[in-house]
Amino acid sequence: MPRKSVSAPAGDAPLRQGLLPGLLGYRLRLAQQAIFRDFADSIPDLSPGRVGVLVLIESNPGVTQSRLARAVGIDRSTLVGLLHELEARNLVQRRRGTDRRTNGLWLTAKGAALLARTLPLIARHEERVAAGLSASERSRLLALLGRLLG
Amino acid sequence: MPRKSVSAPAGDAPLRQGLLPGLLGYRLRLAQQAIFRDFADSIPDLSPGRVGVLVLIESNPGVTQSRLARAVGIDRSTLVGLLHELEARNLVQRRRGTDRRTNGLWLTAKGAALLARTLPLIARHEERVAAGLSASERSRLLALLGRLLG
DNA sequence: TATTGTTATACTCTATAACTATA
DNA sequence: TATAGTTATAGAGTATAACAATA
Repeated sequence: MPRKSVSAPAGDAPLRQGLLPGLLGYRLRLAQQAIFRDFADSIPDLSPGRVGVLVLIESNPGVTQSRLARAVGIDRSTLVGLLHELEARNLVQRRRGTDRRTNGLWLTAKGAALLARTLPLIARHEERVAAGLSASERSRLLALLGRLLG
Repeated sequence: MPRKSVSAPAGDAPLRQGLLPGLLGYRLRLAQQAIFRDFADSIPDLSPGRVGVLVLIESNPGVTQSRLARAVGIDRSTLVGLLHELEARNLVQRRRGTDRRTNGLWLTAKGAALLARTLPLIARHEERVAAGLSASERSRLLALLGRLLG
């Protein structure tokens, strides 16, 4: 009878995880990696961050860059390059605001169309992500996530 | 009485979030950003990814690089640079395996000591992250996260 | 032939500091 | 003085492709 190994399990056994499975940050990171991969594999042309920006512009036409940056949790300088790209792809338009330091942001017709085409793909992606959960488990997870680090 | 605006809310109102709050990936990303910031602010010298690597080596002494890379969900080429750094800091040691293509990985005394010193900081970080949740809500969240994307 | 570790390279996402134009 | 947008720059973290050593 083989004695119990003190070091690494054999090549096909899973690794011992130590305390990692009990850490929220670790579980969150693994889940997010898997979700991002599924997103990238199933949604062409737009990253998760870009979808967030387009959705917020659609829901808040004329929003300024600084407010949008705060809403998505990135620095305003980081948003500049992202908007350059979205404007170069003719998905978003910047218009000088009445406070002439600001730019208001609007979706172009092409941007709105791309977003509309993408939403069903996101819905299917979301179904795959939550495939193992019941509807009530899924809402419970959403609610719990919203209460982290108050 | 002010009529309801059709475009962006005023400068201090929160943005309308559209469908974003209902997307698991979006909520996960926001939660993880906040958690990473708290981690970086409260745990010196080690990033979340490095802690994961050190914990897995501690729990699986002699593990090979390829198996460790699979366990933490990164490419084995990505792990090489991380291990170069940890070895240069004298936290980890590589030893040629009996299968001479492989390196077995061990914590050095210094690596084990750093990890031991860091664990209480991680525990306090974890308490802050879950401060808004009861113990049973926290375990429920961990369990639900483990069931995403099969 | 297949696998392990490695290198070279590049890409994405992010922030900080300093600039300009406006307020 | 303060804020909005911008630029230059840098730093994480990551992957792909190709290679030598070994199985």
